[in-house]
Amino acid sequence: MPKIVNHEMRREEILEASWRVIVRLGLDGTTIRELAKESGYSHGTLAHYFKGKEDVLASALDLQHRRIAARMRRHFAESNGIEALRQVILEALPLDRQRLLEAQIEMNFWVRSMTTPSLRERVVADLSAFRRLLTRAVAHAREAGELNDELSDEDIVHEFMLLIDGLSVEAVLSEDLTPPKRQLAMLERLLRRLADRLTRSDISLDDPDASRSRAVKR
Amino acid sequence: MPKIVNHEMRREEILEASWRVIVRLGLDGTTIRELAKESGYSHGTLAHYFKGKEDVLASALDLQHRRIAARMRRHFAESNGIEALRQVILEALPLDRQRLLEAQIEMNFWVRSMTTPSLRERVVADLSAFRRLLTRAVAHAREAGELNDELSDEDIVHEFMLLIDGLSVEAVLSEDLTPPKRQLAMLERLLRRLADRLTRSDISLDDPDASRSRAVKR
Amino acid sequence: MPKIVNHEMRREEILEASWRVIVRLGLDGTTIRELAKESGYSHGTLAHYFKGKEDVLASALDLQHRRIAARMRRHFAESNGIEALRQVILEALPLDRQRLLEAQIEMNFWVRSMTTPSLRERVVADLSAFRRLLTRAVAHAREAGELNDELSDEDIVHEFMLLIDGLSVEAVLSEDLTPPKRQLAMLERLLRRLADRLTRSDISLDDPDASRSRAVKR
Amino acid sequence: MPKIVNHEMRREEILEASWRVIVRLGLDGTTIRELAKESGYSHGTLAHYFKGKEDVLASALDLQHRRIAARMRRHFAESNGIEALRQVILEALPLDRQRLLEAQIEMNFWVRSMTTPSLRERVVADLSAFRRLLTRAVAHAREAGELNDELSDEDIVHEFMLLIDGLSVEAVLSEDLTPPKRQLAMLERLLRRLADRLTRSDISLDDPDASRSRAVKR
DNA sequence: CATGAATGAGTGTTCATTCAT
DNA sequence: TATGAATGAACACTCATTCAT
Repeated sequence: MPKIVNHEMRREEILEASWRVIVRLGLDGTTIRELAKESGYSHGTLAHYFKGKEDVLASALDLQHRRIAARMRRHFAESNGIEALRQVILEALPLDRQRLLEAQIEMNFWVRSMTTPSLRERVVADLSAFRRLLTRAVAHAREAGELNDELSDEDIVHEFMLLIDGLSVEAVLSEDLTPPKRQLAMLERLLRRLADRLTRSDISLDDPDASRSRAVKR
Repeated sequence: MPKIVNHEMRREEILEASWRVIVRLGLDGTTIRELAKESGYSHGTLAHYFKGKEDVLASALDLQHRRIAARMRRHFAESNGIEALRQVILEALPLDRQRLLEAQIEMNFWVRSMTTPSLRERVVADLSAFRRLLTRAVAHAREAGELNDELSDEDIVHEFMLLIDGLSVEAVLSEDLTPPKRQLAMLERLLRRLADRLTRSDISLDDPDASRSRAVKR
Repeated sequence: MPKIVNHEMRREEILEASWRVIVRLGLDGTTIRELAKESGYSHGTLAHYFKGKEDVLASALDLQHRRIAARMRRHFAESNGIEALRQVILEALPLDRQRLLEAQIEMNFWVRSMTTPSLRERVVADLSAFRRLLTRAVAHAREAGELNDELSDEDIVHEFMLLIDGLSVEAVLSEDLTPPKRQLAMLERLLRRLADRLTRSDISLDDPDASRSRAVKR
Repeated sequence: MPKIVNHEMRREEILEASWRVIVRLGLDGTTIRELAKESGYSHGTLAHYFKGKEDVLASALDLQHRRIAARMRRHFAESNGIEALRQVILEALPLDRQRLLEAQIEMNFWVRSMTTPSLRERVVADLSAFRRLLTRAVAHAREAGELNDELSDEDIVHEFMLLIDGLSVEAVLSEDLTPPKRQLAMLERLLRRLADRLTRSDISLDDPDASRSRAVKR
């Protein structure tokens, strides 16, 4: 039983190392030997924990998605309405080192998924899951009366997706293109547009500083 | 006299073949031998026209950017104001097979540019050029009095970039996610927002069908 | 008829260019394309003058040997006895740029001849020819009474061969190892040893400056 | 525990195989695949022990020099004066299969060092080391009063170098040119010249048979 | 479990050669 | 005659994977 825990811990340790390698060398530059070096294990040892290179990479993506989803669910549990929505989006924007790294890894897999059907399935499935979560967050905000009627829930989700994907692409291409502050401003602009012309009840929009403080200088 | 070939034409022929290979196999799955097979020449022949693999790939990106820029410049010459702006954006959206292919290629290079400094330079430079062109288009529309004051020119350009990059990502991940019709609708919604509350003179927004007709079924 | 002359001139022009390439890049680094570049002709043109790469190289060695032999024969015609002998040896020592270059080329072919039987035949044959010429020079000096009886003619030839080959090796390994002055001193020491305890008649040994003057600073 | 191999032994095993390949095919004909075949390992395995082809070749030269130096140092420890000097020279002459092979390898590297600066450095450095060893041997013989005053120590070293390099060249060009017996005779003649007109004490010159017996028929 | 030795397929590249113009 | 386009073999090297210890 403790061995199982150890086994899983070892796997995650290796997968976190693989994130660093993927960002540094790219998905194709990522070799078993480099993974071994970065994780501190011999390349033969990796074979004990993963079926092969593809298994490592797929697991690395999977772990990343589970980690991000966990963060988002935590916000879901701690916040409500449009604030929960904001927190979820914030987790998906490349606002600091960690989230930029996630965007870089994500994009690596997006590209690889173009030519790897099995990976494509997983990527599309995880994307759908994220959209469902986003849809749920929007629905909650809608139910709380914090969204105006300009856009449908589906359109709102789509606007968020474009914001996230667009800003991720920009951050990956050049970190200086859209700094965290501007990312936050764009998110707030979008949120304001969705909540515009609502009654006073929409307090969260008047004081977004708490959330902004999460943005760490990189 | 030796056999006379149009060196530049041959190069473009090979580069167009390389586009197909890149989309089919990915940038890393693209081998010299596959390029040779697709272009119909032996792999040794490619050495006559390119310094090496990297040269082929960089040239393939370059040709794509020059082709797209030419299309955009043509619209710039034929249209005015917000209509020119619309046409430019339309060229950048993955609305048909060709433009989807371009988006796929583009994204392959975005990812590779993360780990290849020389490529990064080129990608960022070309991206800047596109933003400048977009900025010019926005300025023209502004001068024509076709844009309202809700957003600054810079913000408008950014909104377009997010639309383009976001829709490109979605199209690459799954063609069915956001079909051409929906892409067009989202573009028109954005254009309407930018031109909203303007006087009647803004005729181009009342009849966007001409442009929509460009969207080819894929 | 004039075409024949032109043909032969063209060949020699190319072969002289090949000498430079061989020294610069080594016999294996010498490519047809480099030969074409150095000679100023296209690589396709070389095929008109030579059967292939091996033919160019073999011809380059042949031309060098014919050129050196011609120089030696000229000295043979102009000098007598031990002075002729001295002049022949001087032609074979790496005393200036040109003769160093010859030594470098020679050594390249020596090594290649180890593994190329056809080349080995030629190299050994030319070496034999040189030894015969040297033997004749020694015989003449002997007949002129300018050599003592310490060593047989054959031994004398061998001593000269060791001097030439040894100094050639040293010059090729490091130009500074045995500068021209020292080479000349060693030759004169050897000559003095061969002529030692002879009567006054051996005038040439008293005034070797004329020959030394041929040594050009490199 | 993985299969345990003596890394250094394996390296030497491969390097010894590389000697054979170099002599058989020449330094440029020596391919990784041929090295693999000759050593009995796959070409991929060589990568475990060497960085690349150049590393194999440089190491092959290095091992040869270390082996030869070890043999010479052994003679140095076991003999004195002119006899030690003789033994050192004997190790450097192409008197049997092994030492001929060494001369062939050496000459291959001499030629390659012309165009490979890093190799040139090594070759010149090792040559200097050999000259220093020779100089020490001469000095010892001088101190033992076994050398006459005709030549300075430096000149004596140079004479030996010419003998070694000259005979090596001849042996490489054609094995029959100067058979072992003649090589020995030439060495003894040189030694006699250096020790001539000395008192009776110079016994080693009276009985050189012991050393001659080392010459193995090839 | 853990190691690293061993393998061979596949890569980009170079090159001598052939051949149509 | 002169050119350079075209070819495919051979090269060094990298790598994921297997397996004996």
